[in-house]
Amino acid sequence: MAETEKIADVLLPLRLDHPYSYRMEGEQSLNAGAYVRVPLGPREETGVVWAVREAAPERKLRAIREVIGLPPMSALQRRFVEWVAHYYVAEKGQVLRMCLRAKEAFRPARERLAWKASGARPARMTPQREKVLALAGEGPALSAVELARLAGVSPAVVRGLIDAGALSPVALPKDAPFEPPDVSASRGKALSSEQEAAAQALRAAAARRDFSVTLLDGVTGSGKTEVYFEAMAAALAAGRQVLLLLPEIALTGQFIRRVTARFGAAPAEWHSEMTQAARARVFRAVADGSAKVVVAARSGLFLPWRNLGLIVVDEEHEGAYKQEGGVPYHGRDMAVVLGALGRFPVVLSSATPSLESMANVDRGRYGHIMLKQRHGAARLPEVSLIDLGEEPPERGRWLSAPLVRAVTETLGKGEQALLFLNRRGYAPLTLCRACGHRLECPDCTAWLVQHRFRDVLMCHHCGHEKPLPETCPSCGAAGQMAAVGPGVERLAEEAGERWPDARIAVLSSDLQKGAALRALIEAIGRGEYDIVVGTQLVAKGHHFPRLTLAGVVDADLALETADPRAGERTWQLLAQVAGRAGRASRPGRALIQTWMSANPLMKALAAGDREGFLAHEKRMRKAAGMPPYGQLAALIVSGGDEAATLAFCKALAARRPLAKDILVLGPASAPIAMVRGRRRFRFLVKAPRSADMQAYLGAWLSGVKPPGNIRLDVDVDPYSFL
DNA sequence: AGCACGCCGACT
DNA sequence: GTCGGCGTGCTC
Repeated sequence: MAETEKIADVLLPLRLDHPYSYRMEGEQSLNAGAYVRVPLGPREETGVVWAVREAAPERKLRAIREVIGLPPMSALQRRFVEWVAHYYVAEKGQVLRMCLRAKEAFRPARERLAWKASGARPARMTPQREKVLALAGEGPALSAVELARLAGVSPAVVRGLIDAGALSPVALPKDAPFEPPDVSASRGKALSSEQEAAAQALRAAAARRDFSVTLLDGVTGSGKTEVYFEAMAAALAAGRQVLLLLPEIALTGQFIRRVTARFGAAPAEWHSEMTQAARARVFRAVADGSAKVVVAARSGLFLPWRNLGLIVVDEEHEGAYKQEGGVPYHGRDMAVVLGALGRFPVVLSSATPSLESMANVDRGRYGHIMLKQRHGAARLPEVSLIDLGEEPPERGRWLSAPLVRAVTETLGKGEQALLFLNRRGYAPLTLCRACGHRLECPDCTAWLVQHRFRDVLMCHHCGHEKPLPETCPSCGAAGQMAAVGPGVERLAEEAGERWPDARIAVLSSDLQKGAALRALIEAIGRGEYDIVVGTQLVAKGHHFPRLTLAGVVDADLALETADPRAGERTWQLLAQVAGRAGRASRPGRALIQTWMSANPLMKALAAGDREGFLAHEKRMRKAAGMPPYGQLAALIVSGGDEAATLAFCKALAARRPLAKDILVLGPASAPIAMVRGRRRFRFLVKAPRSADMQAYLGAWLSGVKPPGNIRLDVDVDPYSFL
């Protein structure tokens, strides 16, 4: 009889699709889901046990080093990992990696020590030691680092006092716990009857404890947030955890305060700017179920939920939910998948719902709740078009006469104006007036964007930077380099010239980040600026009560791409920007500069005809078989050597399986033909909704290994068409 | 993802 | 002659 041994198949957070097998030592009792440390080559990795089995040893297996003392990964989360990997044609290990982002959580929580004066006086006394002992004698115990910092002395002084026995240790709790939320209805704001009816429907869905998706669809300022807060309260009252997804968590101080006010306790936050220690704290609290409300970026879907009972996806139409790079998953879509697997409701909220969600409403798969009234006295802004053909700005200027007049009027009333231009930097192009030479990125097919505030030329695709040359690098002419076209910085310059007394804020992701950005947004909210010049950052749900005019400087920008969603994106962006105006009691208006005032999209926008726009867009997409009425996947092939890359593309094209209703377009040169010195080609796979895209891609790509440094990236449901 | 091993430029 | 650049490949 063959000897058998206990084997654990462990999935590792690497580009591997299958678990590796490890030997379980006799005393190890562990089940699927356990987090373990295993040897891997010369190092150690954290992985998750995917299966446990008993078998004859096929070869000499290495042993599991350690079982980590955390609640095991749930069967739900493991199924979710497999589902995401299958759908996006990615390795399971890559998806698992997204579940293990809180490195520190897998180490035993570090003992944190604080220090109190012990009463013992050190043999030798110094002024520095006096200060530290005074601090340590009063108030709460502080860590050695904090003591040193507050006393204004070096940590060595504290160390010396500890060694001398003048300070005694106090153990601090390993993780500060999250306050439980207060779900009583009385904490919520008074709801209008329309809001109350919507809240009732969502509460009912939350109480059913079954999968459902509801699209909460209401104009900006209609109070969607208060409505879904009530759904959250219902899920929390039933003892379950709630995940609130936001597209851009890092700049939401205002929003977190609203959540805190409603539930009487700060929610746990989860996003990429957090420190490892903060991540570990949230990870552990989500895993043990003590964190009840988590406000998160899309990656919050991969937290180790113990008892998740509701996901709310705010601003569900936002493109930022689509991850680019790594496993390119869509946060909104995967929220729906997690709800379906875990049998709980999902709420999608937006003022400008995605066509994907609207199509699911039409199919009867999603519920649809509309909020039509703006809250309180606020009215929707009046939107009008400015035809740039009829009202051209002066040479070297970008604001037309009607927009200038409107800004002047707004400032005269002591109100705020927004000038929106979705383009960072000073000018998108710099060229030589003498010879026409354009400054391009050496490694990408792209112009170098001039940034004046930071005084550099910059490639927005690879980050390449260099100083602005005095002389033309091509013909040597001096002082002939000219900035062409506007970016927000140049627009701010024009605004400064036109309104010299106005306080102007420039809001752009490359100028401020994190805390500085949040501070600026709040200062704008308090009315400390008169004119806000901003990129799409400003469109994202901030509340600026004094803002009554939204001016869109170039509405046509987003339409000029090959993206099948360009029209929809433009609609959403412009509607969101327009919605910034007049959110409090003062009426707002939006002025939209365009060269295409006859375009159906622009006309619908001016007429406030959302249904007309959606109907038009749906017809176009249906006719073209584009999402959401068809499926798309993109294959991006890139390599350092153009000929070799193209040869690989040809070989790939030759081996694609024939399927009657699946169309493969390409290989074509990608719109940005070169990025970081790598030549890029792309295939587009187009299939009807009924087709099995994953099976097709699997049949095509299984066993394909790109040679040399060529890379093949698969993007299912692409949102970027660069 | 690490961290090795493996082939071509500037140095003691 | 070697040191070391990082490009490719493996890890149960």
